[in-house]
This record gives sequence, C-alpha cells and structure tokens, in this order.
Amino acid sequence: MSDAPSIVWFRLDLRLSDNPALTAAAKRGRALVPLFILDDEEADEWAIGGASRWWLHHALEALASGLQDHGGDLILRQGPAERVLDEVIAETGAEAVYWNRRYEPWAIARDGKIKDRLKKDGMAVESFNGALLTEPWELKTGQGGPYKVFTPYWKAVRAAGEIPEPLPMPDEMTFISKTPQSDRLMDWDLLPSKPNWAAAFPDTWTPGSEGATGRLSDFLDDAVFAYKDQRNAPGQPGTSRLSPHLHFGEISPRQIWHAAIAKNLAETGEPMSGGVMTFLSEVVWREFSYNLLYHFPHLPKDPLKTEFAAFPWIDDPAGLKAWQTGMTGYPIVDAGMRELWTTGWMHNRVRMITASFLIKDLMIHWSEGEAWFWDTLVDADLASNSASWQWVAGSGADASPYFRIFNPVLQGEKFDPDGTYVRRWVPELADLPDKVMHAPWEASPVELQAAGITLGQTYPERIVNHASARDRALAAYKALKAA
DNA sequence: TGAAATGTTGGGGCG
DNA sequence: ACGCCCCAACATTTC
Repeated sequence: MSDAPSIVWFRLDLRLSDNPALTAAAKRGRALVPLFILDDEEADEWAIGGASRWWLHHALEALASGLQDHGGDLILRQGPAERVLDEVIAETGAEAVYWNRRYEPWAIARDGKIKDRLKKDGMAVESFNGALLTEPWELKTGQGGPYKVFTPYWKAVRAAGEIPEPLPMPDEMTFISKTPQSDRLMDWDLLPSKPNWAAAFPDTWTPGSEGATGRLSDFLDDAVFAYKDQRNAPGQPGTSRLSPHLHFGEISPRQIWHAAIAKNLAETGEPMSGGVMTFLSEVVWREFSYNLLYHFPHLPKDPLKTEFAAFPWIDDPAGLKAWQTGMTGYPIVDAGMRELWTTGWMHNRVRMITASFLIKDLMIHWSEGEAWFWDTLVDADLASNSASWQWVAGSGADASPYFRIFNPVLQGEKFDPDGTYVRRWVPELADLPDKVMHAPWEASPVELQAAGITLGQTYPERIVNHASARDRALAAYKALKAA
C-alpha cells in the first residue's frame, strides 16, 4: 500500500463544498495536491476574456485562502494541461487525478485524451459532475434526441427525480507535506493595469465561495419572492447576481436548488412556487444552454438554423464601436453597455435589449456581440453566451422569432419607467424629465436646455432611426425566408 | 422573455 | 330621437 498522493485538478469548480472530485479524493485517504492550471491557450478562440481574468484572479486567491485554512497550498501552473499534469505527477509521485467535468467542446476533447493516457499509464483517474443539475446526456426527448425546446426540457428536469443533495466539505483533508513549486498569482497578470478598467469591479463583486453563499442567502432572504416581476427592472436589485459565481463554480447549482426549495418550503409550505420557481427556471436555462452546446458543438460559431448563414449582415465598424462604448443615442442601450463596461455585468433584461439592437437595428452579426460579451462579462460562459446570442438572433434552438424586434424606447418605458437605471449609467441625461428619458430627441429645446443637454455634443444623436431600422431588418428577414 | 398594423366595439359629440 | 362620425380602448393578426 503506497502513500502516493492524489491530485485534485480544480477548473470551473473553485470551491470546497459540494465538490465531488475533492470529496472523492479526500475519501481515498491519501495526501491531496490541489492544482489549478492556467490552460487557456488550449481553448480554441475561447481563451478566458479580460473581465473573467479579473474574476479568476480573485477567485483563485479566495480558493487558496480557503485551502490554507485547512493546511493546504494551492499549486498554480501554466501551460497545456496534459504536460503540466505529467510534470506534477512526476514531482509528487501522485497515482490519482480527480476533477469535475467541463462541457466546452475543446475541453471535452482534451480531457478525454488526458484521461485515456493517464489510465493507460496506470493512474487512477476519475471525473465527476460538479457543475450541473443534469448532465447533457441524461435527458432525452420521447424521440430519443436532445431537447431543443426549453419548456419540455424544464419539465423533464423536474420529472427526472430528486436533484442530489449537495455534499458537505470533506471533514478530513490531509495535504502533501512537501509542496511542489507554484507560480505566483501576480505573475499571471490576470488583473488589468494601464488602464485599470476594473477599478470599479470591487464595488459590485466579492469573488469566492464566501461571496457566493452570502449573495445567495441575501437573495433568498427577500428578493426571490418578488423575483417574478422585479427581475425585469434593471434599476432595482431584483436579480440574484450569482452568474459569475456559478460560472467559476464558487457555488453549485445543486446548492442553489436545495437552498431555494428549502426556503420556499419554509415560507409557503410548497417546495417550488412563485418567484422561487421562476428563479430556478433561470438556473435551468443555464443547463439548457449546456445541453445545446454539448449536442451542437458548433453553437458558438454557426447558426443552428442553417438558413441564417445567408443573412445579409452589415459590416459596420462605426456602429459596432458606438454600441460597445454606449454611444448609440438610445438611453437604455447605452446604459446597458456602460453598466457592462463599468461592472463586468449587465442586467438580463438589458442584455436582451442591447443584443436586439446590435442584431436587428444595426444588423451586425451576432458573433460580434458574442465576442464583446465574452471579453467584458465577468460571467462569460461559452454555453450561455452562445446559446443566448443565437436565441436573440432567431437562429438558435427555441429562439425568439426573427421578427420579434425590441423597441428600445418602449422597453425603456416599460422596465425603467422612472429612469433610475438610465440616470445611473448615463449621468449626462440625469436631469431630463421622466417622460422623455428614453427618447431625448423628443424633448423640447427648453427641456434639453434645462437638463444641460446638447444632442450631438453632450449626448449622441440616435445612430439609427428605430422605425426604419426595423423595416430594414424585416425586409432582410423576408428575403431570407423567400430564398 | 414584442411591436405595429389592423380589426372591433362602444361611448359621446353633434347635426 | 336618431344616425353618423370620431376615436379611445381593447382584441386579433401579422411581421
């Protein structure tokens, strides 16, 4: 009986509770080697984006400190995962490697190869589900194929039986005594400098599993019960803001599921209803996206509805720039894009509005939006991001029909009626009266002057007229359908 | 997890 | 008193 240690390869599961790989490794009873590999050059063109790198830095700090509390050192290494694993195995004499699964096509291919090779070498290798309520191959339609429509998928998740209870943190963890060499986190340059565009991120976020569980319990204490309505008001704190925590695995969907159900049961006597039901359905939208990405691995690149390959997208660098920088002249669009730039996150309702504007008003290819969100969101997630962009474009599974075009003025008036959200993110419009908040070009000269606004100078003129942009998009769609 | 156009209805002004 | 018209208000259809 050897005392060869076990490597726990942390990836998008940066937590100690409900971490099946960690629990299994701890149960094996040998010393643990906690390892994180910065492997993003293996990720095709989906190397971790800028805002996510900021998050990752702090998430790793938090994980390292959590491990430290139990006497463990997190080992940081950079490079192709297979090579790094070989090195760490050689240095430590490890005979087991455990990890929780990822579902990006590049990760599936790579991990499968690594698993086969290490097993051939006589290693004990096991992977686990730490990221999903239901893995993509578990649910099939009556026809035997993957789900392509959300509602039946959501029903199937609930009908599939109990979601497993989250695992507690292992109560016995012993770590390797002679810690292998580790990179220094600061040397990875994950944080921006010159300029530090993430300066305001800490006002909004506390990366790490403590921040995640704190956020969850705050949300469940109150906002979740009004979630059904409040979740659409971007000026109100009505959403959970758990997305980046979930992406990095600082909290698991199983933990969220069971905590939400327990709360609802205590509050209403029913396991799932009202706001909690709606909230959990949003968690399952994430699962649905993973299901789509797994079964349609080209999702990030190509339209699921193949006829969209012929759509007459417009190459418009100036329009794209105006959209990215929040200078379109449509207040709700600009507010969203500036919230994204300032905080690394955007309210869901406004994600739909800004995406509709890019795709339908500007007719710029959805992949431009996908790439921008990938780089600027702290919650950038390949499955959710690509599935959602295709959903808005109308080219995805269970997608919004192409002719469903958001009117940015009406959306603003409906979901930000008192202009709270616009005033927060577009301060140069703060003194406009509510009634023209979402359409400053309709303000009278007197109103504009009183608010200190000169359109075209202090705030841009509209870069397109929505009514004619809508007609143009519908004509393009019609032509596509006829072809 | 839309919006705009078109259709229908009913109340009120008015000759 | 009555019919006509206008037009909200709401419903339905279309994109």
